[in-house]
Amino acid sequence: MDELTERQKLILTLVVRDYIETAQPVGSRRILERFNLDISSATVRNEMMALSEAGLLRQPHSSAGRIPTEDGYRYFVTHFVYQTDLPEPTRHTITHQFYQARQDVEQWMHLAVSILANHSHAASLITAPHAERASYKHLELISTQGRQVLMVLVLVGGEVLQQILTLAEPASQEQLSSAADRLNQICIGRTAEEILKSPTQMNNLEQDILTLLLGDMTSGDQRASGQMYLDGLTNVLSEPEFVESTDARRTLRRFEERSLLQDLLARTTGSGAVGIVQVLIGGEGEFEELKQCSVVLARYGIPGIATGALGVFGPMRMSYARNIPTVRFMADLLSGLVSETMLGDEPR
Amino acid sequence: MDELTERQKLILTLVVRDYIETAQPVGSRRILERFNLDISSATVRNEMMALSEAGLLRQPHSSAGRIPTEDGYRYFVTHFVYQTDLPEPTRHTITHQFYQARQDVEQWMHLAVSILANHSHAASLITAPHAERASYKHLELISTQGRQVLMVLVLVGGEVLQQILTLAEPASQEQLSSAADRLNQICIGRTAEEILKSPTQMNNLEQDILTLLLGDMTSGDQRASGQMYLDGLTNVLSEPEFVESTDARRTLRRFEERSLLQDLLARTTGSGAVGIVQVLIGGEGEFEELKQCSVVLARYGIPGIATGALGVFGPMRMSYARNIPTVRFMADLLSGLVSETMLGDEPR
DNA sequence: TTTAGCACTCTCGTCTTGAGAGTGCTAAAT
DNA sequence: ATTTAGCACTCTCAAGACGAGAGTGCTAAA
Repeated sequence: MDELTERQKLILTLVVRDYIETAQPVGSRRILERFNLDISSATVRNEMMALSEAGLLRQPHSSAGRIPTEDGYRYFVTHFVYQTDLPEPTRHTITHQFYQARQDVEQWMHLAVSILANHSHAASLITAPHAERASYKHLELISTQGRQVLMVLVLVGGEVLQQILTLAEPASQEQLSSAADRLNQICIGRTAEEILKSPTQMNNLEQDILTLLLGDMTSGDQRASGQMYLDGLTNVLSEPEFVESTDARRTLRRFEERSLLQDLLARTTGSGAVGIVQVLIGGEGEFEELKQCSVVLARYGIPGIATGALGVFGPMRMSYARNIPTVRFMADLLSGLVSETMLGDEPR
Repeated sequence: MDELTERQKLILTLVVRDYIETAQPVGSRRILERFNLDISSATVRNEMMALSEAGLLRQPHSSAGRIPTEDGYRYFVTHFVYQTDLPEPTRHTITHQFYQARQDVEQWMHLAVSILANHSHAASLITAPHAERASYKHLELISTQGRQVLMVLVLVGGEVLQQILTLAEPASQEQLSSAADRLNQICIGRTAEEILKSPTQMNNLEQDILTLLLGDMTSGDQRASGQMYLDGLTNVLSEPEFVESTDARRTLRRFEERSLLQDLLARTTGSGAVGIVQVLIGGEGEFEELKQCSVVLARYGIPGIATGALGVFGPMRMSYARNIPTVRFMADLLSGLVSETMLGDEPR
């Protein structure tokens, strides 16, 4: 695969870069003009032909300029842009924006997803950090006078779970409060497994609530995503490959429904590695809906403690050179945030 | 204004109905065919001319069919569809969908906004119910070992506020816990004003936290919206008036940013009336961005206790006959939800 | 190995043209 | 006094014609 000459590599990158910017097929002449090379257009044409035969470029029709194939993008990404870093001014801008408002995780996520959308000019998505083995901190039970009870469970590290539950038989606020007190004494500081291992005498009400509570504490691992935040759908919408295309719009719909995201983010869970940026070009055969699209994904957080995922979605013709470092940088930023709030590290 | 003959009213409704369905200018002949009236096309033309002079219809160009003007839509809405109710099967479907999963407010909102989007074929938005004068229930302070502290405040009624705060000087978890205990004793069951009126002796730490806490309890009234939920952007995207139009896309962007929503929902706060459906056609002069669009809005909840807002956004050519009753019905449904959880009423 | 030259192909914008839909008006019919 | 038939007129829209332009592949010379 790596039998490309230096000049072929150069021309490949130039074609990819130009096409990413203009969305127009790139001709041999155009390249000379834009990057004023001192070779002739015929030479470029010959090299282009070689690259076409290697499957890295193709022509929309027989006498048009070249556009990259999926493999072309892949080559470009792995050989040229993957290791690049974000320029310092950009890092500074993002950091500045990011540390503007810090109130709660919710708002932080909103901010992060919006920053990511703006810098990538694509649709961005983030899942809230999810504690992997969280331990119990405090329980609050709030009666609503019927059999409906609001349960608020606070975990160490600050995650808050809420659930409305219906009791088998009505209970007064006093009963609920004493049950909560009891459970708070028994469970405090323990993980779900630890609580399970040390059986304790308790009444029906307490037992019922404990069951639900433990369910909540562990079920988070199943869905593998706290909350899903989504922004910048309209960015990708203004890309030429998305106007006027019906199936592109269907893809967008699947995105908005979050069902595609689930599958996508599941991929990042598998590898488990935090801070590694994955690039999915054209769905890679796995995702029919993403044929024309690309996704840049990463996991953030502290493995084994609390992690989340983030990513960027756009046309295959997205700016990898900008988006890969951006995703990486945001992942680092969010990892820092997690370690501050979970471990109490000082901000840098 | 009401000097329209019965036949003119009929023809107006038929034009509006047909245009809403087809997005094509409606000709005199087309109306005869579709609704087989037993009058001639010339008669229809005469009536159409009268309606054009009354400012209810207009022609895109001199020899085309008619389309409704903003006033035309307004007449149609106020005279014909405003009082209609949702057909029973639809109500049943929605109710069924709505009561499928009930876990916490968060999920309920997600479900509601998605149902609304699907039934309206438009973009839908809902704000979480916000307690208007909430009283204190429980405070939890979680140290992260630095000067950063996570504050979790639970209000009566079940609203949960989270905030990360930075202390002037470091405090241990023990200090934080005792501060929280103290504040819990002092504040429990009281509203922000009541707490303010009864000054109590307390140390610096407690005083600082109390200030922040009271700020949180009252600031909710300012922004007038708990959380904002948005869905169905892609619905309005597939409408013909939105493909290929740049300023339509800009409007959509403003929508995604939630800034337009703020202004829009502020309108519903003013009137305060719960369950009244408001229809905003073409921005009504107030909203430049909504020139081609319409919005159907309502407030839900229990006035003086807890309320939220919901609405639907789409092209001016949206199906009012479906969306107005749908918004009304969803408002009722959500009001019921609020009264269940806040007042403890049994579900219907 | 590179480059100049050339014939060839394909797209795209512009222009023309004709069909079709719809109107407004006038005069006849009810 | 309405309603309707008839008609001339206007405007859009789809289809075809056509030339400019961009880009290619190939061959032969440098």
